[in-house]
Amino acid sequence: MQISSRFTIAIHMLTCMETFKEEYKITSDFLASSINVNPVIIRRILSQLKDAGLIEVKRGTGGAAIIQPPEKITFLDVYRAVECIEENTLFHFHENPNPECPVGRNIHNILDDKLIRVQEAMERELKAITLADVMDDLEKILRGGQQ
Amino acid sequence: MQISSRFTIAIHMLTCMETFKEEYKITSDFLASSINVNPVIIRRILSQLKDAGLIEVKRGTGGAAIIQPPEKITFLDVYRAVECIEENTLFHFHENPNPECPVGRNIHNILDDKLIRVQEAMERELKAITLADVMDDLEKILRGGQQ
DNA sequence: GCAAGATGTAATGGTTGATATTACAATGAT
DNA sequence: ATCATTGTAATATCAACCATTACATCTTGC
Repeated sequence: MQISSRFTIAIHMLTCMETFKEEYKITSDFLASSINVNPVIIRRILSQLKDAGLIEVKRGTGGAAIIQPPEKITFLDVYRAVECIEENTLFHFHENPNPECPVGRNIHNILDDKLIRVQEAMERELKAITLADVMDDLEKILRGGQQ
Repeated sequence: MQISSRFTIAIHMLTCMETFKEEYKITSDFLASSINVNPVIIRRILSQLKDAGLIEVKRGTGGAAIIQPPEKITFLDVYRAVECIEENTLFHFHENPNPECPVGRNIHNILDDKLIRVQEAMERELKAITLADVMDDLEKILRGGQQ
């Protein structure tokens, strides 16, 4: 199973918010047209990013904006905001190993710390990448006139 | 989304194969009863582990056995054997960003290398854990008489 | 006030992948 | 030949993702 596209959509959204904050009002329709998904999907992710304290969204008048410096918004923040993983565990464990088998009754204990190590390695790397890194790359491309 | 339980099931299977290789014939029914899932699920995973060159399975007479030393079977080997991730990418990207938007037409390029870094961090850790580590822990527990 | 433009959210449906289960042909040892 | 077993197809259930429609709610501007 893959990590859902909500994550890359959320990064895309934040990048748009930062890029166009001076030029446009950032509505869910605006974001939806850059990302090419339904505006309701966008609004749900906006809610999750808001709940995580990364952005604010104005009701009535409309418009979303980032309320953290881009250097402080890590991929891990975004991942945790939108990926509703059960009890925060990356790996799905088979539920009912046989307690009458020496392997069955111990496998969970034995694997738990190892799987957590793997998950932490992944989260450490997610934490090392920020929205500012994305903005830097984007500006390089745009200034370079490549695209 | 979580990584499917096929992975932990596969580790459980290999651990059983190694643990009981002298005492029992390792059939899909035998494994299914330790793991508590349907034998057909087990057989499909046996096939995947066989295709990956980690085990052999005897037809007719029945019985599965590991054909690599446990120190050489890494969690990454098992992960790759059973997790049929599309094009080997952990993250699912939204497919059709708007090419007329400066962000939309560049986001894929910008994110690709960053997401690969995350995936590689995870795979590096998976590679550092072997079936021998699991066996060591299991033997410690069983010899210690704790369980 | 109230119209206009947004957001928040519920309800519904299609699609995909995971897992369970039944069934049965093919295999190989005895 | 029998029998236990594997390999695999077919089918069903279930959960999660994503799309979409609909509408109540909110704010601003007139």
